[in-house]
Parts: sequence; structure tokens; C-alpha cells
Amino acid sequence: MLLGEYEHAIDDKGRFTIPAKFRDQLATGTVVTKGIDPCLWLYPIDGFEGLSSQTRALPITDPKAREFRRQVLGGASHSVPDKQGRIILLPRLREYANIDKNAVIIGLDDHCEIWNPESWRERQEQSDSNPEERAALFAGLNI
Amino acid sequence: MLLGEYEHAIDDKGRFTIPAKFRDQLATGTVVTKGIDPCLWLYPIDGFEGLSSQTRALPITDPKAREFRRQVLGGASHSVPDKQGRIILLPRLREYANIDKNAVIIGLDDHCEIWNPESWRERQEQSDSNPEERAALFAGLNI
DNA sequence: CAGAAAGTGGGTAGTAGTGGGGGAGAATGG
DNA sequence: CCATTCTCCCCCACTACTACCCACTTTCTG
Repeated sequence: MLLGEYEHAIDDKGRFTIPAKFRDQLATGTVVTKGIDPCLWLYPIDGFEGLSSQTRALPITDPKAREFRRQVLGGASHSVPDKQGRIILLPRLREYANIDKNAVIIGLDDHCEIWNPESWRERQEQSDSNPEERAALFAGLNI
Repeated sequence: MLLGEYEHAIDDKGRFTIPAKFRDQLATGTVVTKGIDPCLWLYPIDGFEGLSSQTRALPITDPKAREFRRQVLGGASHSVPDKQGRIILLPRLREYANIDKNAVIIGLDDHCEIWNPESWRERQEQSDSNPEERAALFAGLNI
């Protein structure tokens, strides 16, 4: 289970260190792709299989389905962490998420999100300082 | 699984390099044909069988089906990558997709799309800058 | 306080991408 | 039917970059 929040640097070669606690679960390979919000999604390779098999079922004649596949699969990048537990974040993906020298990685059970640290903190602070708003946001969720 | 986005040059002989990450899956042979959008579809030879059998099931009395078969099957070209992992993109196919000196190849799980780099980027930027539109693409999927 | 583990940085061999030359086979015309 | 020409394909060579490997620093833990 992937949990927690970590911030790490991205070096000149675009390498991003995966937190040691996540490595076992990501050692066999990862897929990084564009998220819905301005962030990146990082999936364990076998977890991503489920996502891609869903898209495979979509009819090729549906324009929305084609676009969806382009975004999620075409935007993706497969990589296996190196001996130090790092993966490459490609320039086009960093650009999409406005990530430069540093990035925050958040464990979300079956996958992770990678954020620009500033935008992540902004969102956090905004949410933390408005308890009512926060509660209202979750209202109606079937949990 | 074919994933990601790569840009490569097309030389004077019409040869187009397939990304190294795709080669294993395409080594036995490929079929390139006209896509629905202004792009080319590239299938692994055995994957193309799936598409063609789907069209085979369509009633010959349906004009749409007849035209689809003409475009997609008639437009196709079969080729095996050379030792350097390149395939020939025929002039009529390049013309169809407005491809000249360079092309972008997009991995979409079971097949690829080949685009004119400019039109691809235009589409990407448009999609990246519309979070609502992006989110709508995900609607209905169990992700 | 010492040892181990995690995070970071840089060098190098191997491979990916690209370009060009030569030989075999196909097509065309005599 | 043969000869010539042209085209296509295979092979080789060069360049640039990627990804692996090793080393160092810092932080955490016992």
C-alpha cells in the first residue's frame, strides 16, 4: 500500500528518487502518465495493466475514446527504477505538471501522484485553513 | 504494451525509425494504414488480424462498412522492420497524414498512431490547457 | 556516537538514431 | 526472350545520447 508524502530533488538528467518505502512495490516497473489535475500519475506496472485493459474495450469509432487513449496511454512512459531507486521523468511530463528542480510524491494506496511542490502546498494550505469548506467538499461522497 | 510518444526523422528513402522500446513487439511485422483522424495507424501484424476480423463481421450491405473496409484495409501496407528497426512509410500514406520530414509515433497499448508533429502538438496543447475537457474524457470509466 | 541506509551527483560503456553505398531482383523496352 | 535500367533492400559506419555503475554526502537509527 502506497501512503504518505515525500519531497525529492530532480537532477540534471531528469532522475527522480522514489521514496525507499515505495520501492518494493515499484521495483518491477512503473508507468508515469498525465493526471487529470496538473500532476503526474505513477502506477506500478501491473496496476496500470488494469487501466489499459479498460481502454482497450472502448470502441475505436468513438472520438472521445480515441482522445482518451492518446492522453492516458500516449502520454505515458514506462520505466524501471535504477539501482538507486530512481526513475526518469521525461521533459514533456515535467512540463505538463510544471515540475522543475523538485517534486512531491504522494502515495494514494494503489498509485501515486507527483506534484510541483509549490502548487501542492498551496492546495494543502487552502484546504487546511478552511475546515468547513473542506468538509463540504467531501459531502455526498459515498464512503 | 506500446506506450509513450516519440519523434523521429524520415529520411530521403521514406524510412521511419520505430522507437527501440516498440521493436520487440513489432519485429515480426507491421501493418500501416490510414487512421480515422488525420494520422496513420500502425499495428503489429497479429494485432491487425483483430481489426480486420471485426470489419469482416460487418454487413456488406452497410455503405459505412464498405467504405471503412476500403479505407482501412485497402489503404494498408505491410512491412517488416529492417535491421535498424525502420519501416517504409509509403508516399500516399505520408500524404494522407501530412507527414513530411518528421513524424511523431504514439504508443496506444495494442497499436500506434503516427502523426504530423505540428498537428500532434497543437492537439496536445489544446487538451492540456482544458482540465474540464480532460476530466470529461475520464467520465464513465471505472478508474 | 557509530553504523547503516537513503539521497544525490558524475563518468563511461553500450545502444539508439541517422545517413549513405552496394548488390540483388523487378520492371520495362527492344 | 534477353538486356538494360531502375528500384528496393540489406549492410556498414558514424554520432549522440541513454542508462548503468560507482562514489560521495547526509540523515536516520540503534
